[in-house]
Amino acid sequence: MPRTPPGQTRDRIYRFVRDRLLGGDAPSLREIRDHFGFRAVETVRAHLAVLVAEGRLDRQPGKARGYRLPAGAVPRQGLAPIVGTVAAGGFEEAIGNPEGEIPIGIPPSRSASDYFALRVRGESMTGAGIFPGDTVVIDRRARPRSGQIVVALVEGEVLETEATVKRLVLTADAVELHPENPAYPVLRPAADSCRILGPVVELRRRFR
Amino acid sequence: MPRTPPGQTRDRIYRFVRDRLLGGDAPSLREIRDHFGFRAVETVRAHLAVLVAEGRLDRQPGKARGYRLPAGAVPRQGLAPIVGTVAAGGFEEAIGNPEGEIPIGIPPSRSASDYFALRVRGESMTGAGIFPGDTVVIDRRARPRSGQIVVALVEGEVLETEATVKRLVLTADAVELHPENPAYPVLRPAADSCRILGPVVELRRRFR
DNA sequence: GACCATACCAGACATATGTCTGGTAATCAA
DNA sequence: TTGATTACCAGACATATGTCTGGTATGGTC
Repeated sequence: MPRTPPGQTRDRIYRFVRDRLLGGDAPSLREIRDHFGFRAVETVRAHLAVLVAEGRLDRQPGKARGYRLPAGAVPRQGLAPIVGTVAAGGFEEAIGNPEGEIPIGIPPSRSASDYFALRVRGESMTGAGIFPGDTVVIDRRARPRSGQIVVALVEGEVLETEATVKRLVLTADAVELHPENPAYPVLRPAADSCRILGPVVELRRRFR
Repeated sequence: MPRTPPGQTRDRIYRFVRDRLLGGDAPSLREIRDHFGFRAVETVRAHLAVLVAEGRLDRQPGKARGYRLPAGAVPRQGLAPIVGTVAAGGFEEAIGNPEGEIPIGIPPSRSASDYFALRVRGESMTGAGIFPGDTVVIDRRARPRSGQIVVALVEGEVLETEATVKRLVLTADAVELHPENPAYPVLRPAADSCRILGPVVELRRRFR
């Protein structure tokens, strides 16, 4: 390879690597070498080392195909399972047999499996702008706090335990689930008949 | 590892691999083995071989970290630009200088560039459950129809042309933009001072 | 029981891939 | 000129990683 002006080849290498990574296919050093017609792997490695030093790439030393785009360079995406009806006790099974999946953005340090989605039934939260047919995204790992809108499993008279969306209110000695619609009652479930699945972090509504 | 029912472990492996691939980080066989507590790499390889045979994964033989999601196996994802304030006539510039990006699902035969997102200002659509701070996703290529919620650019008294969300009503000889809040007036813009950017296809609301 | 399929294990092996050491040549500044 | 910096080369080396051969155990079917 003839010598090129400083930085020029490196920019081309960066774009090549970035495009491969965006396509979900990390290149090896030798693949990059071949693409640019270099004869030495070390040439590539030197360029990549500069890109890492500049903060344009991240590297996982020793790992095969270990170069990555730095966190924050591009929003991370993932798929969250859409849970349908939740039968008694079968929340984990419901997660395992999703009705579908919706794409979500994933914060750094979190994983796609931290989240699931639920289709809203009933009109108990219309006051908060949450309508039947909407989809809510729940963070399973976040601790639900008083005042937040949460998804909870409450044992009712029926055997079916249905997941519901309500506003959580924690008092000194009890858990309350407040609807946002005067036509619905506040739920005050016993501690052992109620399980908070997590706070709602996002609402989605599709228009046809 | 104790023996598990047929297919169950394999499904878990599939989801693990898929989530890693969606995160742009292909796992090695040994990473999968360690994650599930297996003691033999071959256990993983056998499961992956079945997944490939079922068409749930693709494989590039011999390549390190060579397992991939088959094209079309997963809903296509993309990033839509979030448009901030739209100054007069500057819609295309606003698209070019987005405030951020949000992940969206892309139907087959469509492209990510067909969509953009807009942050909602004002309370004119609270009756439809659309509040200030919400984000709406707009399909630029779809023809807006009467009755749909759309985003429109309307020239007002101010020089700033602001994009607004309204319900579109097409009468025999005029365009009307209806708010969904009695406190706001119906807009009847002249044809040349109004531009419909497209119908709202999705609503997003984030909870902190 | 004989047979088959499935889940899992053990360890050797080959190769894909990152790492390192040392070298040549061009360019630029002091 | 000298020295520093940069682009690139050559090849050995270590390790990360896929591949293979063979084995154990469980559950089902004929």
